Amino acid sequence: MLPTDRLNRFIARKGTILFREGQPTDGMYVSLGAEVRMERIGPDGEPVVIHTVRSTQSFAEASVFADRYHCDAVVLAEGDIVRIPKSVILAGFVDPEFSTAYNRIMSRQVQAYRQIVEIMSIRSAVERVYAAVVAGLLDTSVMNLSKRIALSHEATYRALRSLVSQGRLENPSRGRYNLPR
Amino acid sequence: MLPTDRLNRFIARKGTILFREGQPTDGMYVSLGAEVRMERIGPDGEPVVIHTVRSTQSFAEASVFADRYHCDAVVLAEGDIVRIPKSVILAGFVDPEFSTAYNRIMSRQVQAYRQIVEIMSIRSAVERVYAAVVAGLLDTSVMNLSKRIALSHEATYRALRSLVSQGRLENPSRGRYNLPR
DNA sequence: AACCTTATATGATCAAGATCATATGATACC
DNA sequence: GGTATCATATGATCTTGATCATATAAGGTT
Repeated sequence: MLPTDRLNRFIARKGTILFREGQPTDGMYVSLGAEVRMERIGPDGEPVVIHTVRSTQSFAEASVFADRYHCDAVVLAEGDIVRIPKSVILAGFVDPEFSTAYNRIMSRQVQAYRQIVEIMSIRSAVERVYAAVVAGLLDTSVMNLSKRIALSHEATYRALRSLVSQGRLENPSRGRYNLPR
Repeated sequence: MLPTDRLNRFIARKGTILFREGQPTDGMYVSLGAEVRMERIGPDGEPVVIHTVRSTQSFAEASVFADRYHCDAVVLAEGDIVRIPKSVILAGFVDPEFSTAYNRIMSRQVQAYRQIVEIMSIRSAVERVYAAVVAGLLDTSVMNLSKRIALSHEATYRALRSLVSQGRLENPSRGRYNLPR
């Protein structure tokens, strides 16, 4: 659907700076394994983290509509990255099929973020973890889940244990948790 | 850009159910003043809040690509609501201009959510509130801000006070806070 | 003007989660 | 097979923010 010859795939080494704040935008990115942190320098001079990209995820989508990047992007962990020039995306919108597909992805992202925000708003650790498991966020490790819902991993383990003893979750094997039945 | 005659604007009364889980999707919505809660029935039978819509905001965008709604939408506070049939959105994608504009909105939303998630991940109340103010989230009331960043309003007020005494924020008048200079 | 409601603001208490610590199972690597 | 590393797991302590309480200011209603 997109002209693959215009996509730029490369291995991003740790420490690489993909783009800097104020720099003219060249496009958006998709991380295939790399971990990337996007940050901005706060008014006090200390860095403010905007977003941390893990696994297979796109980022800097808004750059397609902006003249300049509004933050820095630094590679934290090595991995593949694909850069998609903004002209490619913009040109893609003449194709209704591309527009639909691209919008489907964005819609799902918005939906997912709303759910995460709502889950993160739950005060109780037990209820937060339960909501997260119900939402299917425990897809990799407990460590990973705890980061995503902004709980210490200790509190997360304890909440899981509590949910198991309440009978609301099952713990078939070490590190695995699922809904009963 | 969109055929306005096919849009459905109405006043949503409190308690109205816009759609229910499992019901075939008819389209997405834009709230103009109404407050709408989207929730799903959890495995224990208690409702799980997916998202709460306030002010001028769109919701159920993903329904455009889904056969059935995956949650209920209940009106909490009266206000205007516009329903946009999915066929209108889908048809809109043949127009590159509409596709571009619509995706720009979605990109910004994703960007905004990522920042909120990152802010909500900050443990310290003082640093969380500071990051939120820097991000411009204190646009209406402190009460509102506290809800958005999942802090009790008391903790939010105290954090603001602390930031003022640290000289990191200014408090020109009751309820107003801004960065120095 | 009197009344109601909501936002701002701050104090006191307490519980919940962060932090520190330790142990073990699992996996990768040499 | 031995060692290092990381995830899982749980205990102990302590800090922080939630909760309860109260007061004032502001805006809206009758």
